[in-house]
Amino acid sequence: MTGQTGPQQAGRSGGRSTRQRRAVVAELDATDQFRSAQDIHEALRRNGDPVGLATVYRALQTLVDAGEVDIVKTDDGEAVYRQCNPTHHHHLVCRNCGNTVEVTGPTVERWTERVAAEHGFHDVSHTLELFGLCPDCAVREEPGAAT
Amino acid sequence: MTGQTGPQQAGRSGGRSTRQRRAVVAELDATDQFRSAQDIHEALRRNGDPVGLATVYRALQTLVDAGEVDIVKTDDGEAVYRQCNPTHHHHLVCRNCGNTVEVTGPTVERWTERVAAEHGFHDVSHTLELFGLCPDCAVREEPGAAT
DNA sequence: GTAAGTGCAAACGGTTTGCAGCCTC
DNA sequence: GAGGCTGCAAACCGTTTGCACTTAC
Repeated sequence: MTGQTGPQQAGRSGGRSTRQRRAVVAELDATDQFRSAQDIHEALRRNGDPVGLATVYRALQTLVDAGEVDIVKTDDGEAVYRQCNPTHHHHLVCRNCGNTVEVTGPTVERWTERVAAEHGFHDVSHTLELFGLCPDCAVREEPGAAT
Repeated sequence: MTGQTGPQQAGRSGGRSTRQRRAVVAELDATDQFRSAQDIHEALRRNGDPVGLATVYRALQTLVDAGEVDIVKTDDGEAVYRQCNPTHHHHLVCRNCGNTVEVTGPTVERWTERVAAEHGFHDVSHTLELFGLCPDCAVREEPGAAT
């Protein structure tokens, strides 16, 4: 052991506690925003903590699998990751600057359950994401806007 | 069948009225289900109405652009298309057999609008898809299920 | 010491694009 | 006749995988 953080918390992170794994977790921990694997990969390299792209993907996958990280597919087909929040919620994402607001929707949750039940569907999950222009970006778009 | 609907409705389909374009539209018209571009491409070839894959993608894109076709990205990152229904609605999709049920959610619509407004977001759109096991597939999965 | 983790690069799968020829208007 | 449309195949882009090496435990 070299003195890092200590190798005791390994069990929960869905795999061995390696420098790379920790780097990825740390990167996710550092922000509330959704990050793409490539984004994280680049940030890590810049941080002087280079980790292979494939390794980033594998670590992310492991974390998602372990339920520690949330994954959402953007409209571009890109996967973005974020430290998991224990409470189920959805996201209001600015399609211009990417700023994200967490929103919880008991209303929606109940609705989906009801609808699923009405149609006899079981084990139903749902994806719900809101995309729009945040206050800042909205004012910047307004002026020249038409239609 | 060569005397389909007639070549008069060209203007609305977002481009020139070619055999290929019509074939794609006809294929979409033939079903209520979501189809992938590749699926349509193959079906067309089997139908004796071969259309290039790229052409299928371009036609689909044009149709989506014209608001005649609905596009949804699956969890696999594949895009699936479907003739557009004038009324806004969401989908309850069986993750096993792909069977799709249309669901409308005034409740959800209102909720998204309210949430967006609360956060000052403008021009908000939302994606909401429900995935589960339809009644048929549910019974088939139940028996041996564990974990 | 052993098996999991890592890195590289090639493979992959869906989608897009360049370009020469065809066809609709 | 002109310009959009088509087809092929190669390019793309994000993601996954094979394999030999490294490293945590």
